[in-house]
Amino acid sequence: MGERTRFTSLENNINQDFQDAIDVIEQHSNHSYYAEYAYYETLGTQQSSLQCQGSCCLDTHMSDVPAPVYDWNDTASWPQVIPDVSLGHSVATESPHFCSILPPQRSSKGRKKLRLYEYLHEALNDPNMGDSIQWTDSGSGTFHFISKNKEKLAERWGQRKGNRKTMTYQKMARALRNYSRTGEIIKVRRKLTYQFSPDILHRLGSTQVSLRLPCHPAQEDVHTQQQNPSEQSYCGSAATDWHSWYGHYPLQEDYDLAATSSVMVKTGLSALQD
DNA sequence: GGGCCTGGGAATTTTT
DNA sequence: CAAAAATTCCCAGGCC
Repeated sequence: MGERTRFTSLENNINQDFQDAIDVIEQHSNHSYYAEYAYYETLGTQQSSLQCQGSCCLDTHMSDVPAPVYDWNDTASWPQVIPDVSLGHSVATESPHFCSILPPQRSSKGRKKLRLYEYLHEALNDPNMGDSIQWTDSGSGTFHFISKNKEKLAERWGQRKGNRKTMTYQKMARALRNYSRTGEIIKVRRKLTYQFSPDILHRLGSTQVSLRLPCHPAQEDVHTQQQNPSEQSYCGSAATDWHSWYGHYPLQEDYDLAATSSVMVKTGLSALQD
């Protein structure tokens, strides 16, 4: 225990130092976002997406670099310090020691920990994770786990969080269910399928949404265009079923609306508080 | 019947 | 240190 405690405080000290450095940087720049990204870039967490994030994240495509675009202002703050999953190996070459020293989730000075939905969103945009989790319909924010590898994803989530015990899909799904109370993620009436609230989707970076659905905000499109090329065997084989479950779920849109509005109310409130 | 999902209360841990 | 929030544990129910 003593060792663990000592290690933790060491982590905090290091973070503290970095945070102080960031603060200084931010004072010299109007672009606090950029400063943060510069910081993370230094850590070797992201590919060369820096310039994109800093200046033109809204109109850049997600072609090769699926770097998640977070709203650092509010929810997310700790990006992917551990690049094991989302990034190749090349990343850590610059400064691998940072990766090993820095905690996966420790925060300091008002930085929130990586949240599950942030991680999932990140995974969804990571081609390497395609065997574990995929967009069912990125436009509406629905996604599903791949039954075969869902435990692997959960495990990685647990590792990322630095949990003592290994995370399981069951536990992760429980956490996911809790999101439905707040409307951040709702369960969709289909095996292993969940849906981000539009608000969260937007916050996490709506690149995909705006790209995929440039001019079809109407929910009806979901019903007619569910066949997403990224869907694999599971959904492909159940294409008709997919249709029918939407049919059997007449409240889907109400559900969405309810979830959305509750989130919007909360968002508005927190915005006011800010 | 058994495995896989899902739901939710309770407990625990982390953050504020 | 306490309250609140987030996460994890655990068990029960449903479905295929």
